[in-house]
Amino acid sequence: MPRIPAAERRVALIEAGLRVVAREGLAAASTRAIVAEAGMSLASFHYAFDSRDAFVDELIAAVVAREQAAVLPEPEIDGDGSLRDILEAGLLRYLDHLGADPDHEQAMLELTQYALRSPERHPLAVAQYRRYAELAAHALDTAAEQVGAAWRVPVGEAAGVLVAFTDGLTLTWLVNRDDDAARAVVRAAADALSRMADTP
Amino acid sequence: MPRIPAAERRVALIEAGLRVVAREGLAAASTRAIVAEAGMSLASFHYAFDSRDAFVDELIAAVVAREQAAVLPEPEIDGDGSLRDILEAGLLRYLDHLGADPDHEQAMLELTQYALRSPERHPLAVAQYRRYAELAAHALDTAAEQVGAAWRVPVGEAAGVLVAFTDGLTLTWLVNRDDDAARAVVRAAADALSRMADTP
DNA sequence: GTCTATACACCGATAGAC
DNA sequence: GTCTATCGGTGTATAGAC
Repeated sequence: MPRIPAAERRVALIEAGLRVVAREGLAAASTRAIVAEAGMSLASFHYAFDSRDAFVDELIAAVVAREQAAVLPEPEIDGDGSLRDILEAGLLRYLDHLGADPDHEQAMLELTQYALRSPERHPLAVAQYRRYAELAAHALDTAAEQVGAAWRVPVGEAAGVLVAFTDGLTLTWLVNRDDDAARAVVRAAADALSRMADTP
Repeated sequence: MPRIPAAERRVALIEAGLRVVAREGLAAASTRAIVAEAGMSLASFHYAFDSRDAFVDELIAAVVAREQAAVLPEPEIDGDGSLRDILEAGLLRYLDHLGADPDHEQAMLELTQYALRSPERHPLAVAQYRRYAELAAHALDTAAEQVGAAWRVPVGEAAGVLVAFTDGLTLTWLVNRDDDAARAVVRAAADALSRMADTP
């Protein structure tokens, strides 16, 4: 194998790790499975990372940092609806995203629950959800701005509600794979969220 | 050790297993950890169950079968509010339950995600959520009956929304342990659900 | 039926040659 | 820096004495 800078190996391993977790679950993401996915030797893993635990910590940090909003409104397309319609369209976009790559969202949930299991890793889950809330708040601000509405509560509170609704939507869909039921959740969520703002 | 009927050993192991999963997570629920919790020898485990996988399957089936609704309205107490208030009170009761025994709900989530990970176990997760939906439907029926309201959509659809909202509420609270944020989710959820019924 | 002892696979981690 | 080979530990599962 050629000589690769440690930093490059680290990102390659992180990406391989995320693929393994998404495809087979965190429990199956052994160091051996990860290096096989990355096409490296086992020793390379421990050259790049102190331990598997440290690796998983960095994996979580990495996916949180790169997380992008899948519920962002699309200003040009949704420009003429009510706030409720914009929110519903955004949530339906998230549902499309979920259906297109369910393993990814399932991996995110597993990483969250892994972090929840030990006090020293709990902050990783908190950071993950803070990131979600930031993305949600931005989406809600954009949506309100589009229709000239104003959030009656701090946008952070509405963002927390949106994150919770999105989680519930995700879990329910992952279990039942029922698009109609998911759309009912989307409608109810958009309804509740739109009532947290004053529309002109 | 005295001679104990196999059926009794099985339930003792299931209960010990649930305690271990709740306390330390499914990943830490090894056969050795479970028999230690149950005060049995390792061989007893494999006398009572074919394999650890089969054991976990039965564990899931057992917890699903015994699951009780923690969001049921309390007719005598909530008898005089609006539908929205009754639903909110029910969700707040669930929030109390979650705060009193967060490990249990976390264990339920872990078992769900474990089942989601393999096609042959996926039906266990579906059964778990069908049970949740049954309990939710019953709660919604009771709540509507209390105020003479009628669900505008099939109650099963509203129940699915309630289950999704409850999941989102659970995850968010487990991560942030923020009662105020959770109550905001509860209010929004109660609001959305109540609008799915016609009130006289 | 119940136990102790053990087989065997896989895990994380490291030593040491190159 | 990168590899192969290996260590020590733990996991599931079973053999065989009682």
